[in-house]
Amino acid sequence: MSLRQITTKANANLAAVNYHFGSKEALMHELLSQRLDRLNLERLNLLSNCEKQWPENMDATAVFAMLFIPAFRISHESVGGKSFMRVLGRVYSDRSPFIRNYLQEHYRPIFGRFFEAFSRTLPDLPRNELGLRLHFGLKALSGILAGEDMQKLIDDLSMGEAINDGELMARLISLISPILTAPFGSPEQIGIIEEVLQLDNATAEAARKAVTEPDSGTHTAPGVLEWLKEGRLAL
Amino acid sequence: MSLRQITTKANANLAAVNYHFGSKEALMHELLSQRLDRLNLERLNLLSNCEKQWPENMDATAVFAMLFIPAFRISHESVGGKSFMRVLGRVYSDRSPFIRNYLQEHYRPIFGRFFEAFSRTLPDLPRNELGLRLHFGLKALSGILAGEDMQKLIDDLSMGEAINDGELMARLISLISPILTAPFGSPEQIGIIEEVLQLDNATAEAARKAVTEPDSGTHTAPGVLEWLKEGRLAL
DNA sequence: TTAACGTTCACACACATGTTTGAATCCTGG
DNA sequence: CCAGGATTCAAACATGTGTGTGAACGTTAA
Repeated sequence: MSLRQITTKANANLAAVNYHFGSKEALMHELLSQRLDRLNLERLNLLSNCEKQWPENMDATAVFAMLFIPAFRISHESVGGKSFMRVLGRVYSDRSPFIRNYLQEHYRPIFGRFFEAFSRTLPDLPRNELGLRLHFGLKALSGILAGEDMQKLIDDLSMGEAINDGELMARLISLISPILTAPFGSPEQIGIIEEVLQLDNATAEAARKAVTEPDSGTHTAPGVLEWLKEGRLAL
Repeated sequence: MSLRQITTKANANLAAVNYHFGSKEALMHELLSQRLDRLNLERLNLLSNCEKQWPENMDATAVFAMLFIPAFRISHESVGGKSFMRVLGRVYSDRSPFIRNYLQEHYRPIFGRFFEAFSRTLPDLPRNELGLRLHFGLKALSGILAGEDMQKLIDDLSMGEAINDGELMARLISLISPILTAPFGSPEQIGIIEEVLQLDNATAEAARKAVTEPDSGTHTAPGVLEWLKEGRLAL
């Protein structure tokens, strides 16, 4: 979107942007910082307070909630709240180095703090495994946040029923938290594999172990490797 | 990236693009169709064959494998395989209506077929719930695919160990399939919630039900709603 | 050989972008 | 009231974009 489009929409003069902000990039910096700094500060405060009050009993869903709650609050601000969330989604998936660097700089500290928080709630998950899963989950989150039709997303999440903000957020968390917490295969999958492939006892035991002990060695989706070995699927 | 950059890099003349393809967009259409049509055709064939041979015994990880295997094959083609996957990642997260429409048109049929396949492997999951989860999962997938450093991603997925393609794909599937298959909360979470919040029996039972019966009513992350009610978190 | 056609190439066109300029206007402190 | 700085505004500038043009070139079939 060009400055001409923006200034026309805003009934402002084109040159005013460069006069007051210096450049288009500086304008965007200002636009983002105005709300993002507040957002991340609230996130850090919320996390610190919760860690102080209930240091022992946090799970991953709660940490996600501490990421989302300040965002919900800002999205409900009367002036520009909703549109800012749209901007944020747009920004999260932008490729320009200018935006990339800005986000990285402004998110590095909060990312570190929340990474540690997640790590504490999932002590058995290796840290690089956690990093990978977080990367995955947050990409998914920003992906749907960047979706053009936010209202449709909310409708999908509410599944047709009336839904309040708490439930909406819980739905969102229920979608994203399995990425962190799920073991590497479900018991049902193992059952199917055993039945279909008539696994020998040792193999079945290994698969079951991968399900029940998510921190044991390299984790792969059960089933797929077996199917490859059996020749049902081929690379 | 401008046509001038492209043609310079390719040692081709600028006007040749418009002469041979008609426009920049037509050039990109050609570039994408050349490999994408083949990719999706292989996917459909693979799915059809597997459905015919083992109609009863497919799980979601297997269906994901049928999406990934043809992509792996193409990414291993000697000329431009790897770079095409980079292009694909770039394209998946592009916002221009031209790219959007192209992808939507070229993916509609295969998306429908695979949606039905997933739906058969998860018969208890409501179809709109499945649509939401698929949307979420595929966004995550395209998000990491679009990541600039593919090699780093592979290193992360292999967790330092030597890894073959089958295991790499299985790792990828193990990351994405919980989004479809995971119930809305893990047993450990329920345990924590019960312990921390001293849930009454009815509430604990409801939470346990939400975990063990993922098709029952509206699903929300346990814990968060409780924390909200208890005032530990506030919107 | 030559006429015809497909292709290449340098150049120009029309347009959109962010930024700068310089005059006009507004506002405020003395 | 009014001088001087802050602000607004229209116009121009420099640059980069996709596309069009017409001449030059190469190949091929009569």
